[in-house]
Amino acid sequence: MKLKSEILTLKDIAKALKLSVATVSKAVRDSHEISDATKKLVNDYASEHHYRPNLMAQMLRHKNGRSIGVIIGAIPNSFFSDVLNGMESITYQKDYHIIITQSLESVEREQKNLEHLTWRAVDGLLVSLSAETTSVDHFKEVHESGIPIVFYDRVTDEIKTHQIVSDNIGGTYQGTMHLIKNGYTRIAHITSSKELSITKERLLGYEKALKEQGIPINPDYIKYCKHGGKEIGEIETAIDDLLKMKQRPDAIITASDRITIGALAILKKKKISIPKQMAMVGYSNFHSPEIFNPELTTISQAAFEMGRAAAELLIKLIESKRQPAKFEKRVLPMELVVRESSKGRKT
Amino acid sequence: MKLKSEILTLKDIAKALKLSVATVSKAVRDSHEISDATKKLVNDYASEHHYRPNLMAQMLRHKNGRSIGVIIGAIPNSFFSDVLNGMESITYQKDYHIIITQSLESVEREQKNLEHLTWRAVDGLLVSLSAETTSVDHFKEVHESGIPIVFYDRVTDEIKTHQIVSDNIGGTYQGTMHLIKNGYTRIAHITSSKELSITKERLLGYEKALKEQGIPINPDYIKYCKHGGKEIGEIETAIDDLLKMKQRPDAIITASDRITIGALAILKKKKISIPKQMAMVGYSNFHSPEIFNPELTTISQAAFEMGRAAAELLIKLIESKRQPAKFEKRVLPMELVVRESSKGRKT
DNA sequence: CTGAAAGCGCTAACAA
DNA sequence: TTGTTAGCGCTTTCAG
Repeated sequence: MKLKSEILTLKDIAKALKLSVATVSKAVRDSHEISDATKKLVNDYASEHHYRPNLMAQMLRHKNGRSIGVIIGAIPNSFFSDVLNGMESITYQKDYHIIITQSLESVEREQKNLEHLTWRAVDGLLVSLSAETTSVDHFKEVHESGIPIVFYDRVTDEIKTHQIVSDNIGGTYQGTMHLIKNGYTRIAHITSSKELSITKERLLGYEKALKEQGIPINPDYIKYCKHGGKEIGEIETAIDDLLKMKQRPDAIITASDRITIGALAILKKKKISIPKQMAMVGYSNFHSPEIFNPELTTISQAAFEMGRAAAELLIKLIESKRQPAKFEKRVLPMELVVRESSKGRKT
Repeated sequence: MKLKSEILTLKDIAKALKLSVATVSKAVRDSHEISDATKKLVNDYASEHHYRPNLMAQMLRHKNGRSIGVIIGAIPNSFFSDVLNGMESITYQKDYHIIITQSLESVEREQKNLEHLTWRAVDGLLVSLSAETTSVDHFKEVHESGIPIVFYDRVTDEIKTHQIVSDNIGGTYQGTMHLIKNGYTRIAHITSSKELSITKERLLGYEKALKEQGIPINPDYIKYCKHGGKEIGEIETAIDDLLKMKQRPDAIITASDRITIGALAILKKKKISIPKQMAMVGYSNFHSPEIFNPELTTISQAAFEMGRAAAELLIKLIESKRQPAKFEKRVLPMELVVRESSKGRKT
């Protein structure tokens, strides 16, 4: 039975081997200025006694804790959990660890998290803006203080750094085109808060498709959820409004996991049959949308890849001394998977 | 624009105020041996200049990093992400942070994670065993070395500590009874690996219900997935076997999120209609099972609460000097929600 | 009430 | 090639 107190330090090894602490330190780190004989001696002893360098002491010296702060919307959300998983796949192998905080779409929490993370002295930040965030000053401040940041998914151009995003324009464009091709013309769009980068881009794709097909854009068909659908009421109101219109839409494109699920549940409750009375295409990263009722046509993001890429770029930023010549804006492809919920009217 | 180098240390404050570092240290920590005047002086200066104690230095002294290591099955899993969320709700307010590692149902990864976490010098561990874990010696070792552990969901009795579990027996019992009451008698059970505590308990509930109702237990109706359904093939084989039987089951109870989803997808692929040809009751923590096809009758765990409770107990363990008189085994209620997939034959 | 000094475990500059 | 020394930022005796 090993006790905590048995944990070995360099000093212990030095004493046992009648060497200096410095020598031992260099030996375990395989420094060139140590003879092979001594190295072997030290390392044998070290591994035999399960020596593990004290992380905190190392941190204290290096001011580098091999830790990364992450801000996500919410953990129980299939998109974010995939992103997280992607990040973890990189940090796991690079021996970093991630400290996860949830914004829950609130600026307030976002700010608190940021404080917490900087206090924790993270080496870098991976952030996706909350739906309620309008100013990014708090991020500017920490960024200027020298902590590298990589933004993913919901990004801002106000801070000069890497960004990983999905092809939001393309995603909604594809989805909208698909609906149009299938005979739908009164297409509504229920989306997140106006300020978000993804909202703007997704809207752009929607408008682009309509324009291309000569369909007028009806602003009343575009519904924003200020809190990103956090409150189910937002979604319900949006749908109610749409349903009440004289020119009731015949299809909806929803712009996030949460809104998609919410909308589906509400339509079901209202006994609106899909796609007969209302076709649906939803942004979603569910793992098994085929077991939905009805099977949902989805636009899905390369979430895992997004997490991977963001973590990779951030670690590069952390480990390189100088700023890179220029920052990258990586755009990941969206995937439209056609299923039953958008079945053509005529087909 | 603040630079990283501008970060204040006690020494800086001491110099600026012409005090000793020790005095300043005590002042910021509100020690009784410092005069109010000096305290005010120091604290005013400190807050004005945004002084933040260096965490790593504090850790180095205290050997307490206010961090908790978590081992979960997988992040993108609705049960675990809810658990995580519950943990986070506690650690967030108590100013701990969690380091999340995924076992992905592999012992190997579980062991690696454990190493990583102890190296990170976490103050405690929150663990759910992987489906492949048969021996818990690796946990014993770290537990005996003095690191407190709380097990949740998939637990072991071999280590004397707190446990938070669901009422697994009751859950499957309820589910099975429900099926029997609805006219199903040939009920199969597709479950995880034999060794897991939850597997055993869930099986117990299943058997108890059958016995009570005088229905013989058919061992061929019980299918294990050694890897917890990680490989879809496991589930497919199980279902194939069941379907091939002369006495083909008329209902299935699945024992985890993953297996439930997998089974649903496979049955759908095979065009087995639910509940007509096969009724289904599934363990699941999906957030919106009502939008499934068909709506799924679920047995769901109090996942968030489980995370909360586990984190709470662990922190208590960490912060109390002595071992508690006795360890708690907290059992959380399961909830059976009846939906379409188990609709009665006669009704 | 305040301060000097030692030390947590490790690294790095410099000497030997 | 090895050892000495100083110090990262903080806390904690122990003197003053």
